[in-house]
Amino acid sequence: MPAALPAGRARVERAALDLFTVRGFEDVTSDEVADSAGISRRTFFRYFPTKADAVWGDFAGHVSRLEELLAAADPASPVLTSVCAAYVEVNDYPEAELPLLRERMRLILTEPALLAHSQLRFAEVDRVVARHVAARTGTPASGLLPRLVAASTRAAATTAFEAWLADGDSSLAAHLRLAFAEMSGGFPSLRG
Amino acid sequence: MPAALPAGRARVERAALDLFTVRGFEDVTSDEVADSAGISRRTFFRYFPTKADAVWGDFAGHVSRLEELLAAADPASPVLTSVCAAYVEVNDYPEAELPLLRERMRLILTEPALLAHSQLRFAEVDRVVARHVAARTGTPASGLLPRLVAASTRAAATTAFEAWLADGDSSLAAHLRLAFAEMSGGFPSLRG
DNA sequence: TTGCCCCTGGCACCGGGTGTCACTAACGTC
DNA sequence: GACGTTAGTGACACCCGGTGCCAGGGGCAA
Repeated sequence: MPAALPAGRARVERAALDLFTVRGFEDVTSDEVADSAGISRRTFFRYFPTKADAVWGDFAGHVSRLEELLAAADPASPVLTSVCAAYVEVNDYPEAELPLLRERMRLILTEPALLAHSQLRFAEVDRVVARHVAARTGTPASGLLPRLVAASTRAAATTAFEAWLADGDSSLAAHLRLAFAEMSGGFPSLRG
Repeated sequence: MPAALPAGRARVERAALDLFTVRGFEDVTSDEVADSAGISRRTFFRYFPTKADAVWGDFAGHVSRLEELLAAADPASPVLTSVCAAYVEVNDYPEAELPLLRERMRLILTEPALLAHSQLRFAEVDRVVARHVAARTGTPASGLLPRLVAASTRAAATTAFEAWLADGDSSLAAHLRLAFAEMSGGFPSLRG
């Protein structure tokens, strides 16, 4: 059989993203994604542990970069500031990748099954952030404060992403900064 | 057939909770839960749209009560304060129900499949909170601020629940108040 | 060529979830 | 008391996501 171009993970991701975007995540079977990518269903599930994971690209690398940014953060600046800055920096994508990012995030945040699954992937981020805060404050990572900072900043970041998807004009960084500023400042614009 | 006591939804919930607690959510099949509750698998899925939903009890009622509390909140006090107060009040369970609540929440927050599913149920809460904030600020509920308040307070509440589960000593209300105070005050204890 | 290893596909299986149908108990009506 | 209606239940068949297992096949070293 003529092998129809070397498949490769990236090829499968594109096929999945396209199909999910056009017809919705639930209404596309893993069989269809596999067919469309020219591989078998069995092989699809060797590339990705889950149908949902086909949407996330190199998220593990994303988390790793965040971890490095945190490790390299200036110990003099406040922890919360470091975390927010790292979030902004790790999400500073080159212009060319923005359409792809939009596609991914739109799926993740609007398709119920993917939104549910996202909790598991985002939990990886939370653990990284919580560990950093714990290290900086000299408290256990399982304590309230590290977890709280992780959960709150992640909530702000997710909300910023939603706003960015709905907006289209302003940059992602602008939305992130605004969300972080509101939250870490105790929601100043609510004291009206 | 002798019908073995009128089954009823509550009976099934107990059976599910017990089995999941003892053997883990993933390692118990819906068949086993149904058998243990004296009903058929098909009937189980008429009580609950999902295996995961068997853990949540009357969560819809919980959300409704939160909504009512928000609607009845003093318009003079700051929005954020109202939201946090409503969260605390809606989670003011009578002593006798605390063991059950612990069981539920421990499962939801530690079992990966249930944690993922929780995103969908908690999103109902977010919508209620966001609508309230939107109404109070005269902005659209899809704007950044209402969503941000909803996501942040929910993150704080979830973290408080985790701490409460791990702690065992202090009351749930105490954990909630602490988490809300930290977050809405801009994490004062990080400015050390 | 031989042997090895890795990638792949096929197959059978499990478990969650759903549509459909048949049965039965409960109820009101004539 | 016979009747039709309705709601709840269970059995069955089916779809789909995910996995274990085994059989091929291509590349590569000896």
